[in-house]
This record gives sequence, C-alpha cells and structure tokens, in this order.
Amino acid sequence: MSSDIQTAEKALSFAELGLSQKVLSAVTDAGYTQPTPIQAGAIPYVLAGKDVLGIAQTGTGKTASFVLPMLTRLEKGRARARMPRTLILEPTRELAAQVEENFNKYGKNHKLNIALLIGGVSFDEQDRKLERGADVLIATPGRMLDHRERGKLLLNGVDILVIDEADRMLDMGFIPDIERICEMIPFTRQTLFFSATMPPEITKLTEKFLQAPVRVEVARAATTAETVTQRLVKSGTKPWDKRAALRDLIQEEDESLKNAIIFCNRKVDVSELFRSLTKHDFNAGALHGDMDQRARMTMLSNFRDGKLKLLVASDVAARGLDIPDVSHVFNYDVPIHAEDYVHRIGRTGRAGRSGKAFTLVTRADAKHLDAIEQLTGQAIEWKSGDLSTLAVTDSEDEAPRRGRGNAKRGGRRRSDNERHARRGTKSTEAAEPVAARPDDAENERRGRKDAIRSHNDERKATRGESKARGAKRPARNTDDDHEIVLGFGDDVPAFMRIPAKV
DNA sequence: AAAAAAC
Repeated sequence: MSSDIQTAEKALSFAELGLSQKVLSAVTDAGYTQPTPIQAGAIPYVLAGKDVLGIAQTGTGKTASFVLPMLTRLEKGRARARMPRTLILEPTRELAAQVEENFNKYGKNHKLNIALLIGGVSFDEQDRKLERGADVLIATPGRMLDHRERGKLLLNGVDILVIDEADRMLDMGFIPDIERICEMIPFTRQTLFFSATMPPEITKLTEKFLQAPVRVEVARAATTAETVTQRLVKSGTKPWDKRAALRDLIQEEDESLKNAIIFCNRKVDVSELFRSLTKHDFNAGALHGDMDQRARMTMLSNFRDGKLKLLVASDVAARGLDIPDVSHVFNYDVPIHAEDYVHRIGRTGRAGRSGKAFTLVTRADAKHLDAIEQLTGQAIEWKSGDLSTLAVTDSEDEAPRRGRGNAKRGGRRRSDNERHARRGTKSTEAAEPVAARPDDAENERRGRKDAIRSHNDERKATRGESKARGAKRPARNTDDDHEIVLGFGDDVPAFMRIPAKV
C-alpha cells in the first residue's frame, strides 16, 4: 500500500478502498456510500495484511473498519474443523453479539461460518459451530479460553486476530487473558488492535504483540457538547427522592422523549429502579450483567425495536453498544469515574442527531461532579436551580407519602419484613412505596428469568388500566395484585432468541 | 460508592 492513504482525509468512496464486489454490494445495500475516517484510514492497510493500531472511539465506524476488509480477505480459502481462521476478542457479550451482526449484515453475499463464543449460553451450539469450521470466531476471553481448555478449539490456524476495545479490556482485568491468547496464535498472523485511549499498559501490549503497526488515529466522534444538551437536576438523597425526581423529569421531557437509557451505578439499583418504574406504569426494561443472557438479549433487542421506551442499565450498556437514535440519557446516579459520564451520554446524540442528557445530583455527589466537569472542561448547567435551592428536609423525616400511619424515621433500611416478604403474599406491612422486590437479586441468582412487565395491549386490557393510571393514589401493597409480570418461559418466540438486527 | 467476565 502506498501513500494514497493521505487522501483518506478527502472524500474517498468505499469502492476506492480495494474491497471486493461482494462486500461493496452489501455495503451499498446497507445504505452507506462514504467511509468514515477510521474506515478510510484502516481498510487499505488491513487488506494489505499490515498490523493496524486503531485509536478510535466507538461511534466512529470502527467495527466496519475491520469487518469489511476481513470479509474481503476471507473470500480465499476455507475453514477447517476446530481451526478458526480469524479471531475477534470483545470485552462484553453484547459487543461480541453486535460484531456478529455486522458480519451477518456485510457478509450476506458470503458463505462464511461465524461462531460466537460468549458466556451465559450453552456450549453445545458453540461446539457444533467450531466443529463445522469457523471462518470468523467472535468471543469474550473467558468463554473462548474455556473452549480451548476443553480441547475443542485450536488457535494455530488463526490468520487475523482482532483485539477490540483494548482499554476497556484493561479496565476489566482482561489483559493477562489477552496476553495468553496472543501467545497461542502464530506470530505470522495479522493483528488489528483497537483502543479508544492509550494508557501505558496498552502501549506496552501493542509493543509486545504488534509488528510494525500502522497507526490510524481519528478524532473523537462529535464532541459531546456539540450534539448533546446536558443538564444537572437536583435531587434528594433518598432512593424515593431520586425515583420521584426521575419520574418527574421523564414526564417533563415526555414530548421530545422517544426512548432513553437510564444509568445506575449498581446492579441492585438497576433492578430496583426497573421495578419502580414498571410499577408506575412506565414502559421500561432492565439490563445488567447478573441477568441471564437471554433476558439481556431480549431487553436489548426490544429496546432497539422500540418495544421498550426506557432501558434501566448498568455500565454494561455505557460503552460501545450501537443503539441508533436514543433521544435521552438519564444518569440516575452520578458515575464514580468521570470517563464513564462521557461514555454514558455518548449513547445519545449519535450520528449527527441531537440528544439530551440529564444527571440527577444529590448533596453527596459534589466530588464526582467536579471530576466530570474537570474532565469535560466545562461546567454543566443546572436545569432549574442547583443544590443550594434544594429543600433542607431532604425528605429525611417524611416517611414517603404512602407510608403507613406509624411510619417514621428517615434512612430506614430495608426491613427484614420486606427482605423476607414473599411474592404474592398479602402482608399487612405496607411496603416502602416503590421499593424493589427485595428478592430480585435472589431470583436472578436462582436463574429465574428476569421478568418484564407486559405493556402490550391485551395485557393492559386485563388489568384495569384506568385504575392504575390514577397516578396520585398512595401505593399499597395490593399493587402486587395488579401487577402482571410476564416471564419468558420456554416458549420464547424464536425471533426473540437471536440478537437484534441493527 | 461499581461494573464486567468462565463454570
């Protein structure tokens, strides 16, 4: 490859990058004409067999920058049993699934075998695909190593190795695994390495495992400030304060709110907030890493398809997930690490669209908020009044509106009553207003399907919607009686079992 | 103050 890479800055078309006809026609069918900078910069080198160090954020078209040329290169040759020809490592299961979708989309004119090796699902199908011979293996490190240790996977036929989201792999402690994996693959391979940032550990890794790499660096996609309107929203500290503040906010934003991701710092809070929103008749789903894999996939695909308007999520959803057209991001919690703030609000305002990001802030959050403003280099505006305008009571002694007569104390912890309350039990103990089902976590541990409340019309019809809509009535524990939880049993429709099409 | 990933 010669120097014409410089022209990447100008408007190159996909056809000029050297991709095969099969790939080009799939790209055209997908509606793309113009490569992004990372694509224009990396594709010619990938086609030429060079090692590439790509420094790019998600949302820059990074995935296609390796998927498209890999497809072209895979047209020659075929896979042998248990010896995949290419390997792509991803930090999370959802990202791995998303890359698989890209191979399906752009590889529709190819007859390639693609295997997705991720945790949380059965080995059998994955084994069958390996046995058949995979042209493309997409994996999270743990499951891939597991297959290998069982002797079901040979890595000495891998010609192209892709390490994606390397800095996130670092955050997640995957680097030792990555090093092991790199050492299992012949050094004659081509290595494509992607990272949004280059901390020293990552630089060291590239020095060790890349050979004379071409460095392709692209500016961050539109900076957050340009397409995302950010606001801070004051809130009391207590969970019920925060939930109420969030509900108010969602309702105020109703007009422009098409769909939203609501981020919590902790998984238990994801479950809790999800239950609460559902109880208040919001069309919501949940996503976090302790949910079973099928529920994760279902939630994500329903959110993408618009069947879910709100997705309550942990930071598993903060980076990389490609969900076009998210209108709002709500930070139910201020993220502990400032960089996560940038990733979270980056879920909206994508592809040149505008987006809104609201962050609930309590008195306790000052420190983390400072760090965020420092990182982004800008003060974020308050929506209406900062914390100094917050009522002093902070609902400390208000046993939340719907409490029982003898409710008292602020800062009541979840009582043992609640903790041991069983589903469907009519307790005379009024539950804390919108408290999560205390047994949520336990259900998940037991492998019960994470349930979502049905919002489809037939269900609504059966549950006396008008009653439920009478917003302001105090919540009683009899709420449980109206609550219809739709669990996904074994009769999940087939289309829900597969990852969403983008 | 957390999350993620293998069983």
